[in-house]
Formats: sequence, structure tokens, C-alpha cells
Amino acid sequence: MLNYKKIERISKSFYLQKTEKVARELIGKLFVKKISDGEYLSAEILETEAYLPDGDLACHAAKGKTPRNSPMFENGGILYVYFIYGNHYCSNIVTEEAGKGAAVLIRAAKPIEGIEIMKNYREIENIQRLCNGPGNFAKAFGINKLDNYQSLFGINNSNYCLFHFNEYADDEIVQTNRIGIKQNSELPLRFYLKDSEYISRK
DNA sequence: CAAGTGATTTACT
DNA sequence: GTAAATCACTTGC
Repeated sequence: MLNYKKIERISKSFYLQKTEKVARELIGKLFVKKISDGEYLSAEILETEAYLPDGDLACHAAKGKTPRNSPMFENGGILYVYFIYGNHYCSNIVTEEAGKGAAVLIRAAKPIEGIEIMKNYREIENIQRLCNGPGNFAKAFGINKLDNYQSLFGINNSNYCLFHFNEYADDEIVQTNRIGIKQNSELPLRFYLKDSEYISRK
């Protein structure tokens, strides 16, 4: 097990930066969920997409605040979880300051800890596929609507926290257009680690 | 490639 | 209120 007292937590100010920068810098960070004392799920984030506060029609917050998107208008550093296509949850990290309406979608990650538990949640054995899409990532971590609004400043005061883990140079990161959306899909707001086995859609 | 699946939003009475 | 359209996905042909 990793010693979480010896690796550096991501602080509040990180999430208050520009959404596009947070999306880029999240690549290589460790996403951790505490499920009980001494039992953790963790994965290294490898693929993200930014959803911007101003004029981004693909962003759920683009048309103003609604019951669903209200977490996006909170101060950065909480989860925004929504249900999509009748089957899947998507996990987003809220960014920037309260009132902005912005977030970063976690699209893929490399499992690090709690792999057997993730296999159970996902009902598959292939480690490379445990977190290789936004719906799969959420399922591997057991994330659902109950996790909406959850703080990312655990491990003491919530179940979730992010930590510094790997750093990658810009030439190891691919920046390209977002996928699976109908509007503004030409904007280069998707980031992922080059040549990773843990990402399904290149 | 298409289907499955259901919450949310929007556009109407 | 009610109905229709929408949807930042995954899996299996």
C-alpha cells in the first residue's frame, strides 16, 4: 500500500486555475478513494477533457445553472457526477471559482491500488480495461450520484483526494479535440498520455 | 455499425 | 402537468 502521508496532496489552489490548465496538469496525478480503514482504490489519471466556463456550448453549464449542473458552479475541488445514456456515470472535477461553471472530465486512468476490488465493480479481469473510458472509470471506483458534490480534500474529511504522482513533459502529452460530443467538438481540449495501453480511443 | 438505457431538459398544453 | 428530444458511453456484431 502507498503511504499517503509521504506523498504530496493536491491543494485547493490547484483546482482554482484555468480549466484548460487543470485538465493538462491532471495527467499523471493519482486519484484516490478511501473505501474503509486501510483500504484504498487509486489510479493514475491519463486522459482528461476540459469543459470551459465561457462560450463552450459542449459544457453542461453553458446555458446557466440547472439542478443537474449546479456542482459546476461551486468552488473548484469537488466532484461533479452525472448519469448519461441510461447506463453510465461520468466523473468530473470542478474547476475555477464559484459561479464560473467549469469542470474537467476524467476519461481514463491506470489502476494502481485496489485492483481486485475494481475488477469486482467492473466485472472484468483485464486490468488495461478497468478505467479505459469515463463510464468505466466511474464504475471501477464505484462512483455514482451519491458522490456528487464530494470534496477532494480527504483522506481525513472525505473519501476522495488527489496526489502528486508522475510528471510528464509536454511532448509526452497529446492535446487534441474532444470526442463523443455534438457541439464545439473541434476545440483542442482533450489531453492524454501518448502511447498508453490504458486508453482505448486514440 | 447499432442498440440499450434512463435522468434531465425543453417545449409544449 | 405531459411528452419528446437529448445525451461528455459501452459493448458486441
